Amino acid sequence: MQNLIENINKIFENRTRLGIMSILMVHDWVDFGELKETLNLTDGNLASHIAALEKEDYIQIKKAFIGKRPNTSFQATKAGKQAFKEHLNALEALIKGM
Amino acid sequence: MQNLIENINKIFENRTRLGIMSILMVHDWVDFGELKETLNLTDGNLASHIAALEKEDYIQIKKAFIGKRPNTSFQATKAGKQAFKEHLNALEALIKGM
DNA sequence: TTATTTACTTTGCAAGACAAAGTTATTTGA
DNA sequence: TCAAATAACTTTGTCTTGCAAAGTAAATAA
Repeated sequence: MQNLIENINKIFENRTRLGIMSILMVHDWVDFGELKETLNLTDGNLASHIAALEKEDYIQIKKAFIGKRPNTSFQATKAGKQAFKEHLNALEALIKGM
Repeated sequence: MQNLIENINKIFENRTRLGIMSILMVHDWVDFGELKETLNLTDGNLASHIAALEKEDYIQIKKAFIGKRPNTSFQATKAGKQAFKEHLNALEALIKGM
């Protein structure tokens, strides 16, 4: 193996994205409003982090209506869960292994 | 308690600083060259991360000579170790608690 | 019909990350 | 003795991030 810090996934360095993924690891189809509240983010900020995670295919997006109101919700993809687990392993290896 | 992601220490979000601190948690007086090699960093990059950690009083710096060559080495301060532990706790709480 | 809600997008800026090159002060080697 | 190397930076420049605030759109509720 090479350098331990290089195993850390750059996209998960950011604490907001870390928070989003932590939630999506254990809950499916969490919606925009809930993430926003839980993580205490502005709309724009959340939207941009969501876009970054989707670009990597780490999350998938479902748009629907609840009653008559639009509702956007998110789920981690298989690849996202995998990448996140690997990130956590990399973190652990870094912390314990030096 | 408030928002779980706000307990994450911004200074430790960066993987290089995370790497530096991980090393300094378990080894005292690691020198510039060794950190640079281990983490595979350029001089300037390492210097700037070191400066950021020192500014927070998370590490302290010792300048000496080994033989006739100058040698700069680093140690985590008590405050640095404390802050790092709290960061790890915050990470754990985030990952397990959502 | 005006206000509200949801979920964005756009704008603009400040901060961060990093490589590469330059600097200083020694020191070792030819 | 003079050129090259070493250690540890600092400076410069650029590209990327992060984020708030404001603007937008489409629908509904008052």
